[in-house]
Amino acid sequence: MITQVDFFKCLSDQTRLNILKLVLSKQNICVCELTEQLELSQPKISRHLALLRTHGMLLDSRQGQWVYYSVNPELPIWAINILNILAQQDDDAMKSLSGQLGSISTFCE
Amino acid sequence: MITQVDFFKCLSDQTRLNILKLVLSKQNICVCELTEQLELSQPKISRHLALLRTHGMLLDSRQGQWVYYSVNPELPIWAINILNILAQQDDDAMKSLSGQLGSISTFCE
DNA sequence: CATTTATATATGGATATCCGTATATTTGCA
DNA sequence: TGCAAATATACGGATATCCATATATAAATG
Repeated sequence: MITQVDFFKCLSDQTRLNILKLVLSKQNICVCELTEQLELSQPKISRHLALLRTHGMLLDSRQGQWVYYSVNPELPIWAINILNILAQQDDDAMKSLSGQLGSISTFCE
Repeated sequence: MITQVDFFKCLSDQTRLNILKLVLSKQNICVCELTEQLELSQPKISRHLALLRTHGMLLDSRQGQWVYYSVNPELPIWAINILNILAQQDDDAMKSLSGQLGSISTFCE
């Protein structure tokens, strides 16, 4: 069982936070898609994925040449709840952004 | 406004996590009480308090010789929500512990 | 003003974290 | 088998973090 301190250490790096948010939004995502979306080097992504995996945050499953990552559903409830807040927060940011763009385009008509 | 990464960095140290939980449970608490409860050196507590203060996590207010700390109510909602999960989680742990002790003492009668 | 109590900060060293680069491993396929 | 694509790991250096100790500051009090 991951400790709270280790859990927060996993979240306290921008790359890992971005990885987690992408995994949360896509449920299941392969390494190559993460490197593309985040525009980071493959070793950098892999190194952070390894850390998240060894701490029990993510599960990996190989399918042919690809390795897919997903959130470990056996994380403690408080951890799942915190991850959900992050996912939700990101959703809200998206909506707020598209809302702004919408009002701008309305304004320009 | 604190970034998510900086917020999680604040939480990713056992001493700061313990400080935050005490502040959450007592609403308002002075430095000397923190050093007593956590049994840590005064400079160590002060250093971590300074970090939490400069990141906007805690507010301080001096009353005579004492300085009291409290959670900054202007933290973003996602941050407040996460802190509440931590406070709640700690409450649950307390209840669960006293529950166990209760059953043990019943068993011993 | 001198002293005591509460709190904050500075300094230097030990350890941890992060990164780029190079290399290893695994799979699919000719 | 040999090669290419996807992924993982090893290595060395730069930077960040944490701590103990010493010292500074602020308020209360005699």
